[in-house]
Amino acid sequence: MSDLDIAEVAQRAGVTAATLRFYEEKGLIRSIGRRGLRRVFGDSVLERLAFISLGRAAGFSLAEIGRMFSPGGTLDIDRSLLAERADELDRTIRRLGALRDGLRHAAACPAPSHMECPTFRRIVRAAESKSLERHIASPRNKI
Amino acid sequence: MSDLDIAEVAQRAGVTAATLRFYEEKGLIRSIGRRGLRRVFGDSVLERLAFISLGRAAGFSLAEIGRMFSPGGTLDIDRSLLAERADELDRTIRRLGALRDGLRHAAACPAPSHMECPTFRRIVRAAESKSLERHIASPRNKI
DNA sequence: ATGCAAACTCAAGTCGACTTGAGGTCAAGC
DNA sequence: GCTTGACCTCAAGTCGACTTGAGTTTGCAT
Repeated sequence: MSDLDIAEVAQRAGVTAATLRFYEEKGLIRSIGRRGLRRVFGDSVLERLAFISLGRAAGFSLAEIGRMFSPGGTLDIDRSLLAERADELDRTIRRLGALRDGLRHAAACPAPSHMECPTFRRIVRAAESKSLERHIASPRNKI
Repeated sequence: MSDLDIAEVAQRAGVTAATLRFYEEKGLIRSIGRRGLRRVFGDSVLERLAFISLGRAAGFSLAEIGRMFSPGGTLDIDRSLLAERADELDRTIRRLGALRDGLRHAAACPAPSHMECPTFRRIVRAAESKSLERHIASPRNKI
């Protein structure tokens, strides 16, 4: 198991040293020791950081990701949570797909102003109706 | 053209009155006048708000959306910007699709710990893209 | 042995998009 | 005419995820 200093971890994981300290403080990663006052990391931290990055991309907050590690430090994600997040992602994907089509249409549309294009207005209106739905749903939950 | 008071606009657009004042201050919407000191809105503000919501969902910031309106107030989006954003969205969609599949696999995977599953590890390693950030499924950004 | 880039700690700042609070005004119903 | 509640303004607070700054310490190359 090779020892890594913070700069090397930072460089290989694509984050700054400050971010690593921040993550450690939050309990997301751990250093295996110190050399003087300097942190020493094991290379498994890289996999862990990759996982954190993936989790963030999937829409989990750092707090949620933190909860995915059991006290021992091994990964232990609730499978139903994963399935739930996959479904959520799926809905997001579909919405973004419609949006992309709308943008593409608007980009090619010959109407002098976008609001004069019936297709564009339809897309805008469709977004509007969905926003009503969301307002009924739970208000507070961020990434 | 019916006159709307702030409460009605808020209710119909699914935002709070405070948000409407905030948007007005930022130049994203305008009231057509005042009745006493109270704002009066024309109903076209609803379409504009729907557009703003759509834009947010597509990953635009309020500042970017603001720039899409010409000084006169009409919508005037740079078409190449739209096409560019559509392409960006497309890349995001593909990446999120892979992520969703990964999550789905992990949810069904029989390995005792996810890190012991080769498929999961492959997904984790594959996650390196940075441009994903913009369209992450932040419920705040959702339509 | 010495110089210094790189670490360290802890506090505070930043950014976006709002929300909340304090204190004041006013149109409408009783 | 009076109360009340919806509005108003302006300032400050919040939230997440970092970043930045200030002041201090030290491992390592020369």
